[in-house]
Formats: sequence, structure tokens, C-alpha cells
Amino acid sequence: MDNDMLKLENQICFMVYAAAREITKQYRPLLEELDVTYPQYLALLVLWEKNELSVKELGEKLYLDSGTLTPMLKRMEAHKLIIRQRSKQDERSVIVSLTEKGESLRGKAACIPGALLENMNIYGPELDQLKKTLGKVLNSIQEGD
Amino acid sequence: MDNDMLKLENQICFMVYAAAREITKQYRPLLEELDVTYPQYLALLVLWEKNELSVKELGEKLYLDSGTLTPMLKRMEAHKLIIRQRSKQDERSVIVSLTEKGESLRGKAACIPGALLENMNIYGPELDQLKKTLGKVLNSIQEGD
DNA sequence: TCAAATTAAATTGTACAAAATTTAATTGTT
DNA sequence: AACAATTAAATTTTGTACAATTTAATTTGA
Repeated sequence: MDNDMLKLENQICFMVYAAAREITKQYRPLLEELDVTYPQYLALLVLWEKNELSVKELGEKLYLDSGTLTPMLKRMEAHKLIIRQRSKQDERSVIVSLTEKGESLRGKAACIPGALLENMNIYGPELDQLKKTLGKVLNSIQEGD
Repeated sequence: MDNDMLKLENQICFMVYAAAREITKQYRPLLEELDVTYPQYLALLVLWEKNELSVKELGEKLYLDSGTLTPMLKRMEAHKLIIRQRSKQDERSVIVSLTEKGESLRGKAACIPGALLENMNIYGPELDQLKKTLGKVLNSIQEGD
């Protein structure tokens, strides 16, 4: 029994890990036209919803810390997608906001979610179930200690 | 409608990406005792099944290329977990095999899959469904072009 | 048979990812 | 007020990821 559990194919964790990377690969050609990476695209998704946001708030939404975000946001700033500026109210915080250029990519991005869903080949109830289960996994892990 | 699809929370791809990283974090304290990382642990899972394997074969199982594997396998070799040697039959291939030490970690690892499943809080039919759906996603993506 | 095509690793360069530490600003307490 | 504790980013270090290129070995075909 334990023998079988140590087989790669039986590991749900490996499937999630592999699927995440394969999905990211699917995004690459689409995101190339926007000249952003997948994590940068995720940051843009958040910023398109809420133009102003601290690094901390962005990190909470993306499950990423400043060690990852700081350099990534600097790259995005160098590409003129966002602006980073210290908050006046609390100088510890850095506020991230969209530039015109960052804002303008939203239109180009509109077709991406649909294209990806199509590639994944999952629809309707199966898709809903997948969301539900992954949501449960994420919640369990957040709480769990 | 497109508006909603560009929301982070509605993106199944983001959930997979976030879940993969959160799951990896769950492994960390357990794998620390074996002094390996999660991708290294995955390589060991494969090697515990089949002691001898080329880098290419390993890459096919893990969905990783030599650009990732070569440095990782060198680190594992430096830690005395594996041996890398050119194949005699085909000098282009590098054969990876376990050392005594690498072999011996298998026992310590036996409890890990169960511990992780417990953290994820998914059981029975829901777990089976998750496997089935992720398998479908991986297959669709492999074929798709 | 021998040059062209293919293949397997390695290398190069860019970009995450996360733990651990550091720095600077703010808050809470006495 | 003043100092300890806390907080937010940045920095440092190590380790993946992966596209693109290079190198060396093998296979193929005229």
C-alpha cells in the first residue's frame, strides 16, 4: 500500500504541480503579445480590478511575498506597465498603480481566459467541481498548521 | 461577461498555480528531514521505482528538460543521493542511478504522501475526481496544438 | 561512406519562488 | 516622550523553470 503511494503517477500533488507548469506554458504564446510573463499577467489582473494597491495587498491576493514581488514589480515598472511609490500615509508601504500602458493591455487580454479554458478542455460541471475542490485545498492549507 | 473572466478569483488556472505552490510549501518541513527539495523528491520517487534511468526518460516523467534537470541532478550528486554517468551504449545519454544514501531515504519518505493528503483535506470520490480532471487537463495540453 | 539531419545534454540568460535577514517606519506601552 | 515590539519592503541566497543556443554523438540517406 505504502509502496503504491510512493509512485509518481498516484500522487495528486505531482499532478497539480505538473498541470500548473503545463498551463503556464499554454499562456506563454498568448502573453508574448502583451510582453508579460504569467505572474506579471496575474498582477495585472488584480490591478485591472483595483488600480491602486500596496505590495502587501497584492501579495495576499497572489500568495507571493516581497522577495518575489519586489524584483518582479521593478521589472514591470521598467517596462512602463506600473508605477511604484511609497505611501504618504505610511512610508513603509509601496503603492503599485497602473500606467496608461498597463491599463491599455486590458483590452488585448480579454480573449486570453477563454482561449486557455478551451485548451484545458474542461467544461460545465467538471470545471465547477475542479474550482470547488481546489478552493477547498487552498483553504485547508491556509488554515492548517 | 469578459469582465468577470478577467477577475483573478474566477480563474481556474490561477487556482492550479496557487495550489501547486501552497502544496509545495506543505512538503517543505517534511522534506527538510531528508534534506531534499520537492522537485528532487519527485526525481527520487521515479528512481525508487526504476533505479537506472536516462536524463531524457526522467525528464519525460517529470515534464522537465535538461535545462532544469542538469543542474538539479548535479546538486543531488553533490549531496551523494545519485550518480550520473554517460551511457556506454550511447555516449549522448547520461544515466542517473541511486546511491546507497539515495536508496535509504525511501523508508523515511514512506509517510510523506499520507501526511500531504491529510493536509489537503480531500478524500474518496472527490480525490478521484480531482485526479481524473487533472489527468484530462494534462492530456489535453499534451496533445493540443 | 560520409556529409546532413537528428538527438541528448549542457550551457546561457532571464524570471520566478521562498526562506532568512536587514532596514526603516509605525505603533503600543509605560 | 521614549523605547520595545511590530510591520512592510528590500535584500541575500539557493533552487527551480524554461526558451534558445551550443556541443558532441549517433543515425540516415544519397
